[in-house]
Amino acid sequence: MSRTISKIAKEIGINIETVRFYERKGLIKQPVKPLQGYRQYPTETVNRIRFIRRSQELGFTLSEIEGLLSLNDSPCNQVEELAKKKLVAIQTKQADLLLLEKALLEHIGQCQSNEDDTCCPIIDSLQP
Amino acid sequence: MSRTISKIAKEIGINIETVRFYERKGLIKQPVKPLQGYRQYPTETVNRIRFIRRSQELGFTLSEIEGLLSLNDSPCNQVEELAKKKLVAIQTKQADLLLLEKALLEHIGQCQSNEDDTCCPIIDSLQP
DNA sequence: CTTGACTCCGTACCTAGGTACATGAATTAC
DNA sequence: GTAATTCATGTACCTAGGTACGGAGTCAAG
Repeated sequence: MSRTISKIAKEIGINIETVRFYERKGLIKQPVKPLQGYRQYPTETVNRIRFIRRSQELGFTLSEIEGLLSLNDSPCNQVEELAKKKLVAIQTKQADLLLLEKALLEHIGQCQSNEDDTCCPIIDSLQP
Repeated sequence: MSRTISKIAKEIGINIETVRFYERKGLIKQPVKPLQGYRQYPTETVNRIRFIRRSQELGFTLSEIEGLLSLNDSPCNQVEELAKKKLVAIQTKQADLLLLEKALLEHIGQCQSNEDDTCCPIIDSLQP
């Protein structure tokens, strides 16, 4: 017996119930299981779940991630438009993170050279 | 009368209740209000809320944002360590977004040149 | 000085994303 | 072959982040 639900949950570092939850949501498909037996997970599913988790950390919701996953699942010609939209969203996030990084770096720089109470305005970094 | 709660909510494009919610959470401070009167919001609060919203889009939770805001509020010398931690988190996100961007670009490129059903493996882009 | 719109506050309710059982069946360990 | 694990399924519950609502107070226009 190999690759049961608890094995992959441990491997990925998430709860068993979360795997089942993703299955219910349709983010991963229920793996073939020998009639009346336990689920057997292919490596593909493990990678898919890892992708879901990292995407979440990047600020995507599960339904947005569903969109990203569909890019992977469907033939190219059906999803070019969606891919372009996602690209724009991702580039916007990158730009904002860059601004925030810059503000933090300035902050740290000033911290090291100043003895007084002045501060860099982090908030201003993301103003429109 | 100017800058009441509904004015700034509309200005920012969020619900009045959300402003009050942030106040309860301590993310913004209750503005001085003439005893028995309505809240009057300074521009500072508006900027602060805008920062909160954009940070959320970047994938930070409210309590992480609280941390970022404290960088802005406290004197430098108290928060250098925190700033460095945030910096690392932000740089990790940037790197991941870059990988995702690259995968999307490849995907789009392949879409335009291929007639068949082949796909770029988006999922692989974020694998460890 | 009344009427209508806005605000205050407290509390209840809602959605997303999980997490935790309880029950019964399948598997593995001995 | 029987005990101890692990799994399947369904349902209940939980936290974060809001959103809605009811009743009372406030403001400002006519």
